[in-house]
Amino acid sequence: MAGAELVELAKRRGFFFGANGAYGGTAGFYTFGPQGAALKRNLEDAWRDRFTLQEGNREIEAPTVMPEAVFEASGHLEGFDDLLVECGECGESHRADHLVEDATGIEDAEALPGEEVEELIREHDVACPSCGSPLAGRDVEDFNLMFATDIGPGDGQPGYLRPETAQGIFVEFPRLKEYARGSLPFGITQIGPAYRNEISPRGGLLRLREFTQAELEQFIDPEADEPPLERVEDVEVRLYPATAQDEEDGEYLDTTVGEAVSEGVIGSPWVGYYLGVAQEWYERVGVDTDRFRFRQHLAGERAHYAADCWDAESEVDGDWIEIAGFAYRGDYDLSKHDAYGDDSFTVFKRYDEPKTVERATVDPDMSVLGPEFGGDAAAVAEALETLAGRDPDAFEDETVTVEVGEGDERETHEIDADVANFSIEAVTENGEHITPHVVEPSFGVGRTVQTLLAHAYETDEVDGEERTYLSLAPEIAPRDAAVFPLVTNDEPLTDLAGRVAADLREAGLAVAYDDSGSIGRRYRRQDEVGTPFCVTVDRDGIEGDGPETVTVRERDSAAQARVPVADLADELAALRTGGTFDDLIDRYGAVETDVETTTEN
RNA sequence: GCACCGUUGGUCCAGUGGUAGGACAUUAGCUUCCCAAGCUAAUAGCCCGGGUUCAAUUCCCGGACGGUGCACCA
Repeated sequence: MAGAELVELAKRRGFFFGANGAYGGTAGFYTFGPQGAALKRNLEDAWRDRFTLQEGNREIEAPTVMPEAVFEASGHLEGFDDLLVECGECGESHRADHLVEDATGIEDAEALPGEEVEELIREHDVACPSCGSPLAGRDVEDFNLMFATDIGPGDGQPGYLRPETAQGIFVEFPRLKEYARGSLPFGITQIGPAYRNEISPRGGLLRLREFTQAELEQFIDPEADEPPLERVEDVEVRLYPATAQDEEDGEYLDTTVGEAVSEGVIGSPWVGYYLGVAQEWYERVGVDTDRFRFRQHLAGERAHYAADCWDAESEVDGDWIEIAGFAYRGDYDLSKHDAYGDDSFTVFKRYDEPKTVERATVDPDMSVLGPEFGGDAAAVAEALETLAGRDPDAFEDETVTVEVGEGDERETHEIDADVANFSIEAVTENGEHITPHVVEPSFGVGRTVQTLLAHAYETDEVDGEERTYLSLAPEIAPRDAAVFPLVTNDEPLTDLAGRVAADLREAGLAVAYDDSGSIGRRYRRQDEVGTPFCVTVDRDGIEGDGPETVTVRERDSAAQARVPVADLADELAALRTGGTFDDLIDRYGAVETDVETTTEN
């Protein structure tokens, strides 16, 4: 349990803190300090490496402000809109639309305007579910979780800050499919901020009004495309299926991705594939697998379009928090934009062999229909065409009967079959337009940062003194290394230390230089921000005829190796990308120290 | 958004109707050849607005922010 201590450390050492403190602070907004910003960037780079580069996907960057029409199509305008009513007696807030639905049997009261819901509450004498007092006469407040703004001067055009990064990908699909040369499957990623005007932001980075998402939209042909499941079939995962959650003493299912998919625990192979990829990635960036699981959504919490949905959850401070979601979204998103937007959100799927199909067509003689039906002629022609597709037999008689117009205007007409020019043609079809399905792994970056810090937070004793350190993965740690002169009143040491730091920076490493206070203090400073390696320049390294050497200290064990200055940059780079410190000691030799670490827990 | 509690140097806390003190941290110097040592000095604070009062960091009201519970979390 390190909650309060971690928050204090995050503030003191520059990981993150509440934003706009000089103006009283703003709930739901956090600033990442120097350490936190570096950590977050490293995490995003690791995500980009795995989910964009390794998968052969492509990353885009769409605007954060989008026009209202986008969210009409996506459903956010309605779905993100809550109608709240507050009880005057006990002060409880309730979803007004839900209360009305329960009282009246109306479905989808959410879509009704606030005044109408107020009216319905009055008519049906809806009472507060908490205390039973009547709610009639109370204001129904309209609360939309999206931040609204105006695009352009004056009244402009209404726009919203995107509540998820995904829409930026879906909206641009017509062009993105061109870049994929019209072929499925392909994946588009995006890392960026999203905004939700949360009623009550809480818990540090856990529920913010501005937060960073890393999302992949994998577009597939549901009938043809299969994921490379063999790559992750042996990956071990801890699953928490819906059935287990329903049981009193439901247990985790420790299995492999391959098993879970073949046994149908995970419904979609694509979702299974990405759970496996994610599991490996989470281990790589330093999530404690004992405090990690994939939890299946219960039927009730699943969005209506999602056939199967799993969350990655991590345990932070005793609570399980959602850090990623994996949803099979079907064709929901693209179909909606196809219907609402101007462009085509389908791809052309070529058949293996062109198909020849017989198609009934008509070619009405408009020089007859025009004089006869006047303004209705076009409608009649269209009706004939529809009829030909539906019931070709109707054209076998001498006359054909069609209906045109709506409601009271509806009229029945009889037309000579000759005029319709009915025929059955053989048509060659090379393929069809299909709406791709979408598999969406969606990661919360801030929540992952919080998880990594919580899981990396350790205390032990070094030389009998208590120590706090962050056991961050070298790839993720804000800094790659720190460089110190062992003592500060020895000019050759400070000179070399300064030179070493400059060389390492030139080699592309993020390096801190520190010559303030005792050596132990400097080690502890770096331990607390998770710097994996500390380079110390000492007398032994510059005396004698051999090449200059320095000691490299590993954070968690406090063990040291003596490494030539000339090799240092390469060795540190290797350690960052998966090299082990034991290997370094094997090759260069350890430095004997009396320092001992204990690990509590 | 409601209820309760809280807000004092960078951090964690003490305290007061007459504007504040500690610890740690930080900075400078000395010391120091491997793990928050020591010595000297320095920097730095009462969340914001209104009210009561001769006087408010302190009391009262409101707000902001934070914690907890409820509600909310497509």
